[in-house]
Amino acid sequence: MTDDALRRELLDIPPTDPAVDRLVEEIIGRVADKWTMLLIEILTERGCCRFGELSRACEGISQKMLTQTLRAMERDGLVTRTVYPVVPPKVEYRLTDLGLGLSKAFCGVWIWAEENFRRIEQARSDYAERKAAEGGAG
Amino acid sequence: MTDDALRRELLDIPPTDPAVDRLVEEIIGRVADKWTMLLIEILTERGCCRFGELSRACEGISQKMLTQTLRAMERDGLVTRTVYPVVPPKVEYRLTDLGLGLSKAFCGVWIWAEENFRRIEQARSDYAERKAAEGGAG
DNA sequence: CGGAATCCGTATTGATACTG
DNA sequence: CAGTATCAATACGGATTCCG
Repeated sequence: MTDDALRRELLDIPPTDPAVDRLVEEIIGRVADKWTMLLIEILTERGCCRFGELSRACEGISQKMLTQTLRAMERDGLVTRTVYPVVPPKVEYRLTDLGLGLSKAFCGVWIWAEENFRRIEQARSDYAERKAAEGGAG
Repeated sequence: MTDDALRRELLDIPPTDPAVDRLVEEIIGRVADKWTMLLIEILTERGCCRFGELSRACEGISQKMLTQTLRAMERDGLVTRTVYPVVPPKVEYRLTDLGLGLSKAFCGVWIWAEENFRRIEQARSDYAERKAAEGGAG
């Protein structure tokens, strides 16, 4: 039995349907994204953020990508977007329950990265060294 | 206390260092990728795959992206690449312990997607409807 | 002033043909 | 079979512009 099948049995997930598989992969493709993960992390920590705050917290993101990513997240039901009709304008973003669930799921990936980044750095230098040796000798 | 701080305390993760944060984010940026996740899922299920097998299993990926993604994964120590000097050529890819750990971490995201894809579809149609209403009335 | 849409140069990605 | 080379398409990021 594959790990996947075992997991399905343990968790009582209904057997896989090809159409559902495609849909799940499409969703994975959408949320498995650097900026999405980063925004979810920030929103999880702060609870509620204005656009400018996200822009500052999500270092390196352009205004365009921030807007684009937030729109996609809103569309997928991961965040709510609340506009306050005040001057100056104020828009707040907050994770929905769905987004919070994804945040919990992502949490494991963050922990993995925090625990293993040294091993990855080591792997990278090993790889570079190996390639250099091959280039010189092979 | 933020969720993040609480998580750190519960899991005994050392306090965050800005330089480490950047590194962790860089790693997240690299592994939080559609193809990387898909390849890890496939390799977890099958244990060991040839290039062509991955190419067929990872539907929609181009040869170029497959090569590129596998190289990055090899470089980061997530997979091993074994070349058999036979004709026709045979190259096998397999997850390392590090890659298996990441697979476990990703598992939560897959389960989340499998459990919630209907809610996301619903959110998408709600969003479309809402936008259509705004366009017509607003 | 805060937030979103547009234009345009650059970097990544994808489809195809070709090689060992 | 397992890649590499090449060129077209697309996505990205920055500056600018527009809106309230």
